[in-house]
Amino acid sequence: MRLFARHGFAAVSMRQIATEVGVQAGALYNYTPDKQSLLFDLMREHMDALLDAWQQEDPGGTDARARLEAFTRFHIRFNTRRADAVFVSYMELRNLTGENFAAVTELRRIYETRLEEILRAGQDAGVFTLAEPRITAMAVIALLTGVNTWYRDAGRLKLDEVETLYWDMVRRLVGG
Amino acid sequence: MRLFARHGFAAVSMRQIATEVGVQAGALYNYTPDKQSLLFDLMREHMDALLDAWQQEDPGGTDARARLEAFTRFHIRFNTRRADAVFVSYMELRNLTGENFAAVTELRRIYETRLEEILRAGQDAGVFTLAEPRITAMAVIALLTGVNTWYRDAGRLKLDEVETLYWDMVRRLVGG
DNA sequence: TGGATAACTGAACGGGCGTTCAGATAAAAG
DNA sequence: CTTTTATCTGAACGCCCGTTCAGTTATCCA
Repeated sequence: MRLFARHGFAAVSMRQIATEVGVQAGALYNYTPDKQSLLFDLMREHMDALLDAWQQEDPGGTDARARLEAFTRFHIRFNTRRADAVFVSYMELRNLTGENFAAVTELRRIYETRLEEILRAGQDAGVFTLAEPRITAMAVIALLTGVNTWYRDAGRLKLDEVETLYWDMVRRLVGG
Repeated sequence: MRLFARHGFAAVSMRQIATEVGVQAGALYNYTPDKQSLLFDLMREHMDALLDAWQQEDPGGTDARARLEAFTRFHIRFNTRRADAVFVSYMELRNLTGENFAAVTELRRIYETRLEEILRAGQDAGVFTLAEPRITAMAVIALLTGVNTWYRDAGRLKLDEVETLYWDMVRRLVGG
């Protein structure tokens, strides 16, 4: 994943990957049928981990504001700790074959829907004001994922502080 | 640019590019010293065009709200019409050599600063409420660029409507 | 300990890569 | 029309690619 994130899928050879893990290229084929499957497995595992982790952290219940705050903090925390996987899962979609692409895209759609449902619930409860729940969901995800472009562990702001800043923005964005 | 966006820089060969424009691979070297320079030139031209276009559209003046709305609408319009260039300019940064990377990154920084200055002006004028102008600028840009992931010309919403939806979100985001 | 199974090596395969360049061709200039 | 200049072709260079596989080495189980 690190190699793919750093150089791009097409630019990384099976020989480089093999060197990284201390074997010859041929040995990799005991673990993956081909290079494309290796990429797909990495991406699917990342998306599965994302969905599972959110299922663990979602407080559920009827307090849409609390759930949205939890989502905001969760997304930032999860994605900054797996920057390589996030980058690859977004950028190398084009290197997947038709059905592999569809599978990963579907998992992404499900994740977006998790957020969308929180927004709809909040809207129904009268705590959020928003015109288009689906679009707002994608807007919020784009906003939050953007943290990855600048956040560094050694930077001025602790992750906690970043989460709070972004929660402020998200809260206002949804009219809550 | 289309080929790079669709398949990735490393996955596109000089022979493919040559075929696309109707010559043999060798002829390309009358126009670029090497493949890397070709990528760099495309990216730098895109960033230059972005900065120039905003300079044309920036209403200037002291009305920070009007300038921010203009920025929001401009960014969405410009980026959706050049989706390939936006994608490549973000994603293929890693394929640039040190100094080429620095040059493109600097142009991006300048663009972010244009927005940051609008936010600071609005903050000083008391029309915006935000804790971190720089971070808010990057958050807004990430939010707006996210339109590219889902917007299609043939979709349900006209670009005008999308601009209005996002301007609503941005306005609330900055406490305006 | 011995036999089976899993893991790995090292070489090979056909093929595509970026780039170069002598020679052919087209366009421009005088 | 002739000469000069700009473009382009087509072949070649050395190199690296993903993948396969016979043979070797390590691990596991009875």
